[in-house]
Amino acid sequence: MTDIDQTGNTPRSAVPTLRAGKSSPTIYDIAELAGVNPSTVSRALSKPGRVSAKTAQKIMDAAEQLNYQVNVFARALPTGRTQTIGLIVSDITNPAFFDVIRGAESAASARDYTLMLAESAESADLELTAARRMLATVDGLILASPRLSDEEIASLAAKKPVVVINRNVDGVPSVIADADAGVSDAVRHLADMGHTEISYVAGPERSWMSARRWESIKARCDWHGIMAAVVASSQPTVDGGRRAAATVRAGTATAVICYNDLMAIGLMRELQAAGLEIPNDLSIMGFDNIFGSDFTTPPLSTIKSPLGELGAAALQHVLAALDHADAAPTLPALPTELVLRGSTGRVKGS
Amino acid sequence: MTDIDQTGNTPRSAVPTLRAGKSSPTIYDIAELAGVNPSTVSRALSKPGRVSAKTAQKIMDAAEQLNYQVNVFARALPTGRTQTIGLIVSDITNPAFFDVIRGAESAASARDYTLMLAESAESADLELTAARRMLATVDGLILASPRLSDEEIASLAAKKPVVVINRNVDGVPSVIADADAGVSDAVRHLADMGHTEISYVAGPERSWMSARRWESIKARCDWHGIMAAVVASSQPTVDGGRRAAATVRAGTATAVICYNDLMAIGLMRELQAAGLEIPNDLSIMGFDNIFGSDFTTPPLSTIKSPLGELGAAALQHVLAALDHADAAPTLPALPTELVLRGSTGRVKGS
DNA sequence: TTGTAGGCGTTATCAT
DNA sequence: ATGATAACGCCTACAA
Repeated sequence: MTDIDQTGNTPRSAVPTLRAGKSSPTIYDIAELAGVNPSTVSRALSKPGRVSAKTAQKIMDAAEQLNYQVNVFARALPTGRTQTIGLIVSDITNPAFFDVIRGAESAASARDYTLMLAESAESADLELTAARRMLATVDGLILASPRLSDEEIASLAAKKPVVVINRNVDGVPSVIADADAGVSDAVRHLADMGHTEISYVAGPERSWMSARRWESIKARCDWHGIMAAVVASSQPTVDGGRRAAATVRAGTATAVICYNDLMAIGLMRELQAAGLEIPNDLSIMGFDNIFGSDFTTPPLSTIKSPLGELGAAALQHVLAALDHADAAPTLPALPTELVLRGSTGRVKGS
Repeated sequence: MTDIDQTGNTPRSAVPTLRAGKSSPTIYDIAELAGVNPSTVSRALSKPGRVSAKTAQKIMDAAEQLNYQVNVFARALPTGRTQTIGLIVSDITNPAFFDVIRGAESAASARDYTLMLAESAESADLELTAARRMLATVDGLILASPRLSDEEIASLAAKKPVVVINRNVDGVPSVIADADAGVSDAVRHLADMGHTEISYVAGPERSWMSARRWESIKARCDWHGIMAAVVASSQPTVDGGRRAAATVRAGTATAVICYNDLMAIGLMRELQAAGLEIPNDLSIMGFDNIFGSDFTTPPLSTIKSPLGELGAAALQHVLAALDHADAAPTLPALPTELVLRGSTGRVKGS
């Protein structure tokens, strides 16, 4: 009935008895070597404590000896579990995701999970494809700044635990960076420097976070009696920032906050190329504090996001949802923080 | 004999008959709906052409209707294949890997494979762990600038197709960036600018590529009658570059080439902070042409690596090895290319 | 071309 | 505490 070959009596190498032809040892091999039933081996390996200490030891030894490794597919078949969490970022080229990835990855490793990464290159279609494909092999999914629609996200979340980073989707748990904290300091700083009119270079239209940041800025500016306007943009990239330069120059604002550092850098460089002096002619500020944001001249002032923490928190939440179906509903918003460098300064002639 | 429940007569929803309790449709459901045998469904789905066009159509329709999705675990169990390729990078924080990742990912997508990404944070131990874990679930593996020993890599390669990027390991296929092409132009440029003594800030000791780059530089310098020396370093990071500043200042070289852009940037910034003028007091050049290397002031001159192509080529080679066991042995070396920007210039007083 | 039957390695449900 | 046995969903000789 079992599928163990009857060749066991003539081991030919130093390796303990192994079924003919097969390469990897299975729990059957262990069972044979330890003189117990395969199901006992399974128990010993997966649920410690459900087997007597003595036989457990025998089994462990045998496993060790055979250099046994579980077959994750065979395990996944009955259980559906793979010890793997997926993470989809909208643009792997954006350094902001570095720390998110790192945070998630180390949180995963700490719990013996593997992180599976995919990117969607800022395309909602690709993102959906990647998400679907991942959902099939993964225990849970993290969507970082997704470009998907709320409905699409909800439908994914209906199948397996999903948590969203930096976006709010009804019924789906999310971890978000609290813009208010940093924005508050940022706008106060700008006010102190004499600015009375600022503009916000927005991110992608579908970006929840961009809207959120604008709200926060607008509210703060109102409070300080500063005029604030938003200028639309194309892509949340260096190039997108460059392209916003013309519009920004056309306006009368003396300070501009960009949706993210990438755009801020692009904007700054384009403006400088056109002869403007930063921050003398214009103050520029970004969001995130990405790698390279201090490479520029002047170095970029920015509102720093707790990227690594976001990634780690997201992963932990997925794991929590996996453990207790009753997921802790509310996640704490992680605070942003103003990082003052050289790209913001006193308004000209004040 | 089949495990189809006998409840099929009372479908209760709009969804076509589905076995009670079960969530995902299987080939059995499709078989029932299409009025054929499950094995026929399996064939129709996995090997087109082995089934009559008519029944194939019926099966496809049924699959569509049921919104069928293969269970990758069930498929992987008999076949061992997962349609997944692993990629391990030594440091996800290094923008040089961006394009490698992108290149590999798009090459994978093009062939309907999924890319699984892991990083080792510059640790050989973590890298080995990640590699082992991945090898269990992946059809093939790509190691980008691995920190592993040759033996470790060879042992991994013994189990599944492995290709290495930017490193040469005996018996393991690799794709490498040909330093010579760019170095040749770079050294000539430096010679033209009057430099007669340059130094090379090396990368990690275990780095094959660092040694390779140094060889290439040394050879080229000899040719031009330029003195060349290597200065050891700690980490191939911005910080590592910073720490090399003292040694560099102590020397007499008028130009320095760093193992990579990260180090070049760190070195440059540290030197500038100490009052040096780049390139007037010292010319600096990096390798790779990473994101942000043009953000600095002056923008960094560098020897650009074909990162995306490396990633894509590596992936294609893994796939090729999977297809025909007789892997094409020799991979073309992809050429590097000099990118001249502002950090290199005429030697002082010449 | 299509159906039959057994196996892939584990877990889970029974008994014992 | 341990053993027997049936899933899990798919693939693949082999037979028809």
